[in-house]
Amino acid sequence: MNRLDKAFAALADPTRRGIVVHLARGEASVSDLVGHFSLTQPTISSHLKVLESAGLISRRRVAQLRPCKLETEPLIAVTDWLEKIQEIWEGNYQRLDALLAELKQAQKEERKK
Amino acid sequence: MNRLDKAFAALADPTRRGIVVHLARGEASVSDLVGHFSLTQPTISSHLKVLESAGLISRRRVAQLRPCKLETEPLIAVTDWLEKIQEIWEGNYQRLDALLAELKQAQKEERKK
DNA sequence: TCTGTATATTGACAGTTATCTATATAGACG
DNA sequence: CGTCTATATAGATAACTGTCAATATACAGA
Repeated sequence: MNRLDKAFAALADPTRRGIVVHLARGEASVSDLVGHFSLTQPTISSHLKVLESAGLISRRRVAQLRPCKLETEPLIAVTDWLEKIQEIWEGNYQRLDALLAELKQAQKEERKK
Repeated sequence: MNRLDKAFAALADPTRRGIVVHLARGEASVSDLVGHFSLTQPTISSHLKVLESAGLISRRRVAQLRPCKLETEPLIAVTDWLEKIQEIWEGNYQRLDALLAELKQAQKEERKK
């Protein structure tokens, strides 16, 4: 699995997107997060593992706490990919527009005869 | 699976992202696509099914051909979600900036004494 | 050192996924 | 009608996923 694969896959789960939303507001410990999703602690821990392996979060260690922090780099990579698609798509439209302009011109020429 | 789940999951596979890139340039038939990925036709068809069920493509019927067309609505939904995260994240920084400004101010006051 | 709290790991289970081969369907054309 | 081409469907298999209960680890504080 490459970087984009992992990022998209990590974001495909609603619980994990919820965690991301949460962490966008600032660091949170595992038990903070457990409190927000009616899932068990091991389940949340496993989601965090997925997010971490996708580079979407990092973890510090503070006593027994493991504060999780959002890392934006993979989010930027995903955004960039989406932008690329949009650019290709729009380039495509531009070509279509050019084609339509040509057709209109051709019609004008036709009418002159 | 809700809309975002499906969109992210559909984009988590490199072959499917490849198909999306391809279709961003314009419609293509199933066999066109098969030619570009060293996978069998049934495999490509199954990826197309996933993309279609995520709303990322639509299909017409032209004789035996089934031209596939990119639909941008789910891509926009994904982009919007990412923007939302970025906004929350930036709001967070703004709060942090405000906090730092407060601290600096407090230090100044301290020095005056 | 014992106890409590925070988190990770393990093992199980049911469901999903990506892929293939083989086969079916649907339309075009002679 | 028979044949070719394009696509879909079915069935198999191996790998992966989300979830849980049970247990282990790691640290803090008395």
